[in-house]
Amino acid sequence: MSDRSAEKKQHIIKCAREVFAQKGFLAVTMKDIVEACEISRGGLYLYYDNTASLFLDVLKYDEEDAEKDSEDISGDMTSAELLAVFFKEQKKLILRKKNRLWRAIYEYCFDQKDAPGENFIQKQFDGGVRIIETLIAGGVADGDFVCEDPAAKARGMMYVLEGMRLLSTASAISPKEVDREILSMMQEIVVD
Amino acid sequence: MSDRSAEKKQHIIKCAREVFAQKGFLAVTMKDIVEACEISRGGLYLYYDNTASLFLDVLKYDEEDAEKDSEDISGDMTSAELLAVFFKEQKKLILRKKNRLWRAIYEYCFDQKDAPGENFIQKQFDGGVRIIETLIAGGVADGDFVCEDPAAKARGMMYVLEGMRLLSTASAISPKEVDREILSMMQEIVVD
Amino acid sequence: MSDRSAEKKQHIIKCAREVFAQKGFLAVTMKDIVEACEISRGGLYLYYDNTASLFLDVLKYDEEDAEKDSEDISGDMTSAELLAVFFKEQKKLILRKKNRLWRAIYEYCFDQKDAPGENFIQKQFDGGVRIIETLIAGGVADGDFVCEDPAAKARGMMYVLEGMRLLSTASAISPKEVDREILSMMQEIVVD
Amino acid sequence: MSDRSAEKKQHIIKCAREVFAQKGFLAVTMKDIVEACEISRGGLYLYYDNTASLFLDVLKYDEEDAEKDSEDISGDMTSAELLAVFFKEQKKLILRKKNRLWRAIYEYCFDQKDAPGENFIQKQFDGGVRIIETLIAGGVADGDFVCEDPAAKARGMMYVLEGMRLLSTASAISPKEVDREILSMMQEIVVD
DNA sequence: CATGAATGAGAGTTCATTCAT
DNA sequence: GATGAATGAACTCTCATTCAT
Repeated sequence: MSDRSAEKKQHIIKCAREVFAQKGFLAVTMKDIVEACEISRGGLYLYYDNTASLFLDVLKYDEEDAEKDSEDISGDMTSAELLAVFFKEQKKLILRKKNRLWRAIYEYCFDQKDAPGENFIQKQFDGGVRIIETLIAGGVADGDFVCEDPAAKARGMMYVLEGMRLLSTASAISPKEVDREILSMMQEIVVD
Repeated sequence: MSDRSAEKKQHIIKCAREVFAQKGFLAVTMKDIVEACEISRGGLYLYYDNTASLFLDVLKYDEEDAEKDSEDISGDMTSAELLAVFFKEQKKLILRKKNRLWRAIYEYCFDQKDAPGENFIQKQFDGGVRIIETLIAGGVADGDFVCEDPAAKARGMMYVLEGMRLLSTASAISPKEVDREILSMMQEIVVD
Repeated sequence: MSDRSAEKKQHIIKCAREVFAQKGFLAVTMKDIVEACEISRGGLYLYYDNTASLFLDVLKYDEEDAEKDSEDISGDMTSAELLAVFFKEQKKLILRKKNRLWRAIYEYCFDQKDAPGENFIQKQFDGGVRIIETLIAGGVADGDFVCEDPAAKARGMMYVLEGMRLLSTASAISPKEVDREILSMMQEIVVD
Repeated sequence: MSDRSAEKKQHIIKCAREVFAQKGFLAVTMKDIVEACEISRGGLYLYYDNTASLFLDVLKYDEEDAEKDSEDISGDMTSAELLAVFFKEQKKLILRKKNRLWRAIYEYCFDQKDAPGENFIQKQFDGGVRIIETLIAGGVADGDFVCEDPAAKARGMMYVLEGMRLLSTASAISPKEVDREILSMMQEIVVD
């Protein structure tokens, strides 16, 4: 792919992201994308055959962004501190109103459920579990946390986060509510 | 509405339910319903103007069914036993593969988010919280449970259940996994 | 036809008149009529098979009404006075905004142009010509009017009236404008 | 708009004109147009959203045509001669059987009566009045005509023409009849 | 007679997708 | 590569008309 091509793709992805954030996945048509990108109808088809393949690229581009954001996390924090940071980040994602893709992601996954081990939500969930598990284990080693089964605990926590994310997407949830749940989860493992 | 009319409505609701269970909410067209019910194109419009109003009736009919099912719960069980029954029921709902409406419900709520305090998912969530809270409080009174803040606990549990429901809808979840989470939630409140 | 039947027909005609006055002829559906009459769908078909046959009856009923109205004209007026009354009546019909059927009549006649010598507009026109012609002739005999060819004059006057009626139906016309034309027509024949 | 596009539009307008001439305005469907143009269903919507906007273009195209036709009028004729030519032209328009748009124009204007000062019939009428008025005034100056109030006379004449046009559209009118009226109008102003 | 549920034809409209330029 | 006109399939919705009750 030439540079020009890659640039154009970036442009499409960026505009399409807005559309998906606004309308979810299922209701978005190729026409919507074309209009948002201000490119030609045929032009879009040179890069993407359907909304699904485009949406996958939107997700990829979003992940890259997220990684860049989280790079500044590193440093010399303790596991306990890192877990707090992780929760704070999740809280932000859960409460974000504008430009969030959750609705689209849900709709996409419902639609592509049969896909081969490539389920985005599952991956996201597993990734979260792994991070939390590692941090809890680290905290236990540091003497900050007490937890018999970090893996099980991590799963439970991720379910809570997913539940809140869903409620936020389908209805609404207050920052206070999220804080309460996070606090409650922390208290369950932290050494008094 | 005459008996005849009500019967027909029941028929439409029943057939439509299948369609929604299979295709979700957004992808379902009036044509799909017409074909599933084997009625005429115009005939459906006699009863429902759009998929949304029909879907609302499907949900209502589903709730009535659920109430009938849960009537046989009553009896002389303790709160602790009742909570176990509640979780078992939830497990069944979470794991059900066929004929479940979750996907459709999610898609419907995403689409109608602005609706006036009539959010189905929120109502479902609040209802669950109320039940759990009551049962925990009862269990505490019976000396079966220990819990400082039953309301907060109930919310946390419902988030876990919602999280599992979502994972099950968008990806998959094993009975063992559900059992583990339920067991873990019970252990947190049960007196050793 | 039984009395009851005739009564019902009257009811349908009366309601249908409103509909035609408001929507013209072509845009009116059998459904519109049914709703306006608050009778059953099938019920209407017992009396009228289509909007055209119903409209014909509306016109007939309207004519009967008009005749009743004009009965009180009689008396001991001169032809010149009667012509003035006729013009005044026409003026009222031309300027009437509510409940007038002109639009519907035009649309109906356009649609049924091929009909066999039953053209409503033509009949109306011819009727008007006959009246004016008679009155002019009478006026000439009385020495009030001067006119070489009353028939030709009458036709010319009816064209003016038709032209004003059309303008009023398709656009708008002011009472002053109508007065001016009527005055001008009178002056052409009146003895100075 | 590209040349190609303009050409296609011309083609649509031309075919649509036939349809409107034949069926009037209200009874014409987008489907009728599609079939007459032999283009695709969606293709028509690329150019026109509804029959009304298309009809407006048909009228515009017709006016342009009319202007071309009347260009050869110019020259060194007297006002009196020009008025005769104008009446002859009107006679032709009134008597034309095929491809005339009057019915469609009437139906369109009835339907769009509320439109903002853009009434086609009114404009047509006012235009005619202006022409006649100018020509009468010119004729008076030349000593060919006698007329105290050319403006009033012009209005009266246009009403006669409109009346004849309506009769011709809704019923029928003979060339002799039109000639008689025109002659009669001329005699009223011509110097003996 | 009267009802109104039911049917099915047909109009309107939108889009995914193709293809000549 | 890029464009955007063109196509045709699919869906929504409305009504005239029928018919069992």
